Amino acid sequence: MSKASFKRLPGFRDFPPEDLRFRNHIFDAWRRVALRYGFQEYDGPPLEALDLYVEKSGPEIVGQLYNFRDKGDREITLRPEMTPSLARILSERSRSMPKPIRWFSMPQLFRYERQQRGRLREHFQWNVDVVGEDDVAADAEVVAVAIDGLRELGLTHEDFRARVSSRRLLAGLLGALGVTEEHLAAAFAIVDKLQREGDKTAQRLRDEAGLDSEQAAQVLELLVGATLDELAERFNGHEGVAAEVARLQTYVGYLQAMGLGDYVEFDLSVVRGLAYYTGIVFELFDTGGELRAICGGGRYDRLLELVGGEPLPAVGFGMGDVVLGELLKDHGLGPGPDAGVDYFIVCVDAEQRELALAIAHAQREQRRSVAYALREQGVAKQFKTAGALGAREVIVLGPDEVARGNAVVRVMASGEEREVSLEELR
RNA sequence: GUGGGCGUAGCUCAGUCGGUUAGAGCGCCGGGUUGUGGUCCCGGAGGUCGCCGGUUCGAUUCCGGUCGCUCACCCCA
Repeated sequence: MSKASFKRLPGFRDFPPEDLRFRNHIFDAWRRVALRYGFQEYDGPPLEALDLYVEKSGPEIVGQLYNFRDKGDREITLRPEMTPSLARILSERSRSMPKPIRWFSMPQLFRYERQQRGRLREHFQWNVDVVGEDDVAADAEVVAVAIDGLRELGLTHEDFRARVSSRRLLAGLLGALGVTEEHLAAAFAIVDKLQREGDKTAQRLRDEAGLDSEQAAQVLELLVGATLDELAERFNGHEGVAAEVARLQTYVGYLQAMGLGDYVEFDLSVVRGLAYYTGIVFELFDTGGELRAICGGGRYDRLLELVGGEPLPAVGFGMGDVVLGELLKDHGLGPGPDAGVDYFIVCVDAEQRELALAIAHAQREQRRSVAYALREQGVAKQFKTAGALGAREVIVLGPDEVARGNAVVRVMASGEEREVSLEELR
């Protein structure tokens, strides 16, 4: 093992066949669901200009980029997320496109970070976005896609939920409870950490967000317990808050109408780290609480304009294959057994080789999968190989039956054999 | 970037209280005579015990460093 002078880079994965099958199982489900919702697939380059991320995604992302200077003296980076690329691509062509734009992608993304559970330096992320529609139905549509992506893979509301909130609502509530404009960003960051450091939240709200003890207690109370109905009642005089509460109620109502109500929970502490979110945000998480978020997304109405495009409202999500893969494995959900080849051709001795090749190719022309030993081997050995390849049937070419113009066909599962005319096989 | 744990065959691991030929299971390869697999039986290949250095008569075993893996923190897709 020490001789392995060429090792995989840390945080990167190889995909030998069994792993690639698992990955494709996920990809296939993602693609089926997106197409089912009428989304079109797109892609972009894995390298982008560093500037695309520096001010658009928030400064926190930049320290973790896989970036370098190329031979043309350009500052570039492996893409850490897809949304800025989407915004860039659309900035060049959205004006001539019918709205709303419904696009999805499954890019490989990169970040320079130390790896840990559920987090590598590379992953594949399903991105689904609706651009050019500010109606809350677009928000509901997008989260429904995410939920159905997981359902398609066999997960149910026993296994995961969507936690939904709204940045606009949170900003309104914090404002109403005494957080000033200048403290808003700090307050967001504190709320974002509620799950992990709930005991410190009140203290931090006082120290870093300029609240007194009573205000901090009120904020905390809302964060942990408030339902949408309670907020609607308590803040019905606050036009900003009331409007956004109503919007969320409509959103939840739409998801209930789709039959996905069981999957949705209102949770004001969901903020999302990325700076560009503006409205409703959501996360999908496992009910066991074992893993980090499976998926995150939300509304980002300013991003396209920031990247220099047409000012268009947008909403979307990203779902990575790493955390999801762990969840699926924990639940024993996977692609099922490999299909194997249709036929394996056994030659009893070397005289049948050319006949075997003729039959093999004729069958392949008919879209059947066929394999055979690439060198002369005993019949027992050839059958072992056929078994290992999962062959459905074995075609045995021996001198006796070939002399009669036939071949023996053995059904591997049952062991049943019959003689078939060579003419039928080619 | 910080801290903890780990590092023995392809994989999962045992073992050596420091001593001279390092083991198991699975996997892989081969065989079980004359044309039939999955089970079974037999055999074989494969490890400088992660790497470098130190202590020692002697280290895979102790110590240090380093690299890698892993978990957590930071942060977050």
